[in-house]
Amino acid sequence: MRNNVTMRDIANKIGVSSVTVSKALNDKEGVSEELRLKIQGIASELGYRFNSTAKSMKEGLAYNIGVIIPEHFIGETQSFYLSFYQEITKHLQRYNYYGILQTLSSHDEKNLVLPGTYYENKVDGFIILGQIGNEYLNVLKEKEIPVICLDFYTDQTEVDCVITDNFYGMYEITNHLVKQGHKDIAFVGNIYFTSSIQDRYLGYYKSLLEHRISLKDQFIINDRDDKGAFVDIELPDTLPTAFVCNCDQVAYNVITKLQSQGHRVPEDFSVVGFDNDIYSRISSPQLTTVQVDMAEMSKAAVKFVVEKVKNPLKTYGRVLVRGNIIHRDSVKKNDQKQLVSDKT
Amino acid sequence: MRNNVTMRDIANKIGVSSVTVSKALNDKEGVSEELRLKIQGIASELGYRFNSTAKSMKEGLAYNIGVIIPEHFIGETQSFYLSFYQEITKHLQRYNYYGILQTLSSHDEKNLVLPGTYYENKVDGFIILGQIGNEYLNVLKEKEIPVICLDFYTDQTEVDCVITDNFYGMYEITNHLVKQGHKDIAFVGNIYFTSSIQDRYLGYYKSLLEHRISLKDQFIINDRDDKGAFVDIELPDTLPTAFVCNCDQVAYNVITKLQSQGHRVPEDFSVVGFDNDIYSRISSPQLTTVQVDMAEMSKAAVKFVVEKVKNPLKTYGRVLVRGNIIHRDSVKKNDQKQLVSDKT
DNA sequence: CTGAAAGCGCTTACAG
DNA sequence: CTGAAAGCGCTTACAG
Repeated sequence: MRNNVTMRDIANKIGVSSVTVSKALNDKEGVSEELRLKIQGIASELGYRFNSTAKSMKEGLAYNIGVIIPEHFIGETQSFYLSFYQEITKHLQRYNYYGILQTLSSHDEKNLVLPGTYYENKVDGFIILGQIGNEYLNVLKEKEIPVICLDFYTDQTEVDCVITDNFYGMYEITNHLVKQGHKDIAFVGNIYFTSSIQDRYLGYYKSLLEHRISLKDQFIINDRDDKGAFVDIELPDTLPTAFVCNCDQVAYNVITKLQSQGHRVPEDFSVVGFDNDIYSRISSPQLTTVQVDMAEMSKAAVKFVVEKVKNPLKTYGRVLVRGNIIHRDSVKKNDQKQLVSDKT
Repeated sequence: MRNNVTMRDIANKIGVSSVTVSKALNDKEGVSEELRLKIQGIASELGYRFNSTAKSMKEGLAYNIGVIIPEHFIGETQSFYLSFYQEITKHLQRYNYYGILQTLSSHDEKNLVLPGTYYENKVDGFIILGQIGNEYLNVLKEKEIPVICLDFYTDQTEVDCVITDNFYGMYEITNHLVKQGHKDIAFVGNIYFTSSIQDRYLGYYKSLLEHRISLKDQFIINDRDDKGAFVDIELPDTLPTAFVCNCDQVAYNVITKLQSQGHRVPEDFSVVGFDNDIYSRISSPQLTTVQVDMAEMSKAAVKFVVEKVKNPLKTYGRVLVRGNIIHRDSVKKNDQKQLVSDKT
């Protein structure tokens, strides 16, 4: 990085001051058009590269945002979060920012060890991808560094977050199932594990309520222990006709389980997921699911952190972004008759 | 970031110079032990955070490494590269470096547009994850910024790279198949697509040669077109008894294909993969495959870039890291007799 | 339109 | 052991 061409070099070469070069190169006013062009010409001729560190130094801004993924989310849904990170980077660039991805180890999370980037002033703010403990969040909040939670929220602390509309998405896809004539619909997921799963569950429940279908205990099927490790799915004695799964991977597992017992999907059972991740595509049949709108969510999260860097007092609260249902092959198409009877 | 506690603040508070504070906080000599402790005490009391930007400015080093993933590798093997990135970050930290992940769009790759981090001096070097065009590599080389290629190499330009020992890994796993009594062994992969695939193919071939098994044209089965898009796998008229696939995803596809035709794996056919990625686990049966040693590879790549930052003249050439065979359920265990006859 | 001065927060090299 | 001076490469605010 050293022994590079600097603004001063350009200035010396044509006998102007570095202030003028700075103005010319940053397209600021205060330089004649002629001189600006000349300076820009010399710059590219000399292979000048801007020193963002100097700018950072002057402005007291790192122009980096830390993107933090808690370790325990990594195994599960890697590709999901990498896609998110990519979208984030894309939007960050529009603000002349870069992303520094860090995984937060369970150890550091538990011991409330903040990311190194914080202690070194390497970043101006954080986007946190995947639920972390409230205590950790609170420590971060005390530091008064801008933080946006992406894809999760928590009620126990006041943070700005951008989340997918889990409730509404699950409500809609459950409605879809009802429209196809299903009345015995199970929910698969540990409804205590994350607030996302909980909200999805509630969306499912709302759909049942609206259609006067009673909620049955045995139709709430657990998928993982309290640490998030998947457990073998225990199907109830009397089977439902449809499974609403809290995520695609679980839907995939459910389908595998059903098929291993000789059942067919979607002929015998309809199964839907959530996330539209790789499991929705490797599943056979491919899953009808809810697609999280990563692009929109990332765009919002980036906008919010960057705004908060400029104005730390700004708050956004809980921002919901709607997903879309992706129709594939894991739901049996109903016949006309059922549709009609359902509509009455 | 501004209105932070600085070294000068600490210095003023106890009436010493900021030089002394700098020495104390960096554990450099030239401060009495007593004063050092006092300074460190005040620092933590005041919540001092080091300003890495100032250090960067002074030293002319960004303390960031750009990690570049070409866009066209993203879809295929996201999680594979995210895991790599994580390992890289881990090792980077030991050198007090951070990683800035960037995906290189096909457009930018084609038009030889270097990453923004380069033009802004945001990084001291690059690790490139996944094969990119030689032309692009050459442009980067001209800039004399340290570059390490990870997980791929090219013969057409002189670059330092850390790659898995594709040749040896495939050689070993093919040997394993031969030991299980297989003689008709097919290779599945486009042997012109990447040098990795080519090397894996050659390892397979070497094993055949060593065992005096002749290479048959119809046993080299294509899996993707020249742009990398998977094509439907055409099984040969006379089937082999084992398939050596260039990667797990393709092995997964091969198994699916065989099963759809009523064949059983491993009873009727043995199938092996390479990479030990998610496909090796979602496959049923799970795959016997070669595990890339990401940790070792990342460690080496990081060490090399950082060394090159210090000494740009250093070169490493092509560094091979050996993988390990992971034994799972996609290969039929041979009976004792075959083993014995094979050993003679 | 152009530029001299000051400063961002640290570190290095040197003097005491 | 301690510190004054200079400088990293820019930008801002101000003077001309």
